[in-house]
Amino acid sequence: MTPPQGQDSLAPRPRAVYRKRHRLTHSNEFKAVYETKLKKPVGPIVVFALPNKLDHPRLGLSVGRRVGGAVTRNAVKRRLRDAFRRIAAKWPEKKAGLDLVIVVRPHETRSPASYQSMIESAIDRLTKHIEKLSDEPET
RNA sequence: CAGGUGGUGCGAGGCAGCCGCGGCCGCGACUCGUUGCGUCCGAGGAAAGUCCGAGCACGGCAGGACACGGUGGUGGGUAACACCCACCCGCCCGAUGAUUCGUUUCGCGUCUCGAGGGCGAGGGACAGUGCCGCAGAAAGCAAACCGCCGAUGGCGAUCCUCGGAUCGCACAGGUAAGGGUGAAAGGGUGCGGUAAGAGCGCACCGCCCGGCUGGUGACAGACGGGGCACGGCAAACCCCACCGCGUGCAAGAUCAAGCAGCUCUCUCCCGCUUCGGCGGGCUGGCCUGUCCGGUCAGCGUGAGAGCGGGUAGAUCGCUCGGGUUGUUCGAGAGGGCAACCCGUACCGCGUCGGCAACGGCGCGGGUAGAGAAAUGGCUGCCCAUGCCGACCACUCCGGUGGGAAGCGGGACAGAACUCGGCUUACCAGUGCCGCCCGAUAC
RNA sequence: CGGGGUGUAGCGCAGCUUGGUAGCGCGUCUCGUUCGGGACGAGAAGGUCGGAGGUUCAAAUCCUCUCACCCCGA
Repeated sequence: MTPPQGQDSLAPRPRAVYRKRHRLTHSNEFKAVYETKLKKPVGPIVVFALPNKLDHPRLGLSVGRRVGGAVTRNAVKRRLRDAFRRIAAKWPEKKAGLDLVIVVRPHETRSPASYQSMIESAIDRLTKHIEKLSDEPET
């Protein structure tokens, strides 16, 4: 019973937003993602993933000091968040959410579009991997 | 107008559109802490390094002394400072052209048709200790290696009027001028003086002492006296004066899952049972010095209640303060909202005091607050600038000036409790003001 | 965010306290030994002491600034 017409009429499909509920905010959440040991390196980034029970994905970022100064690190994080925001907007309703942690290695800052394609390919491959894992025990 | 110089401001270049982010407030929704909409606000001069000084918080603390750390010319500014201003002193560079800026060769050009500029953690070395490598004879107390002298004394020779004279030696002794070593060798230069020399004497300079004058003072000036003794290092220990409790917002305050602990209640190990109990085992305490015996307490599981401390986590600290009126909630204390007013850090302007730093007064403006951590992304146009340059103009045919489209492209850098300084990075670029010099016009 | 430490030869470290000569091990090079290699023996080269400035006659050492790296505290 979703809220009244308000939401439907104003936003037929979820807007491309990135709020607090889309973030990983505690170290135990980060730890859980790391400990599944499901990771895919794509270029200068490494994506860790863990299925969550929500209807949307969540994102955590780890950008070490080796990447650059505060300005550079913030720029990288902003671009990655922007890419993630666009991916989350296209997230299929039926699909289960994923907790992602993206670790950034030192590199020249790229454009948001290239970050987006990197993350998408990582998610694609991780999803297939997860499906394979969940099928195996049953069959 | 051009150049130079000092100060100051802006600075993710500007505008628009779309998609977004953090916060306050309002309105609304529901699964009641998340969402939707709207107004407004949203990085810097260094936010950086964390090198000083404060506020603030917790802990400590009668007072004093010691220890430890810091500061160090004088006066002023300041809440305070190691900061700032003015002055004093010392040193260095500079008409053989400094200082500033530019640069490709560091040459040169520029300010410059020219004259000042820079640096200094700068108390005390007769309070004491220590160090001064190598070299050098000698490194802190005066001494003497090569030297110089040998007046005086000594020895020898010659002469002799037997008193002595002359010459030689360098034994005693005198000396520190010259050489040499060194960062530094016990005032410097000159003249006199002497056996040779020496502040031994004198002149000037330096040094020390004394009072005088000027100055708030550091200090300066002239005067008189003293022949001069007193080397350097205190960013070596140290002495003197002054200052300083320790730790830092991850400080700290409030609430508080879970786990563990403690208390209480019930359940409760094995065997028998008439369900009241009885017996048994183990551990510990007491009756005992020991044994036997007696007595008391506990044992293992689960459930519930309570307690204090307190982890995860949350909230506050945290981002101007206060008042009046109205309204509303409330029994009240008090709270919410709206309007208005006052004040505040800070900024600008004016004015007064001051050489200045700065301070007083008046007017106007005026406050980002996250928490795995907000100010961004894309597109288009414009602008500064670099490259390439179709083409145009001039031409002494060597070139010079302009320039469409295209490509590149806009410094250093991100608040994390808050201020005052310092340092470092960039100071890409520009705007404004003062001053200096020059040219032209009036 | 706060606190602390380390930069010295190609590598790992002494020397800094109390200032004057930069040293040790491994490695490198040359020679010897061996049929050859290793091991062994002899000898040699190699250091702007992270950078800049200051104090001092003299700085790896003392002082100030700065750069890089590492560790600790939640």
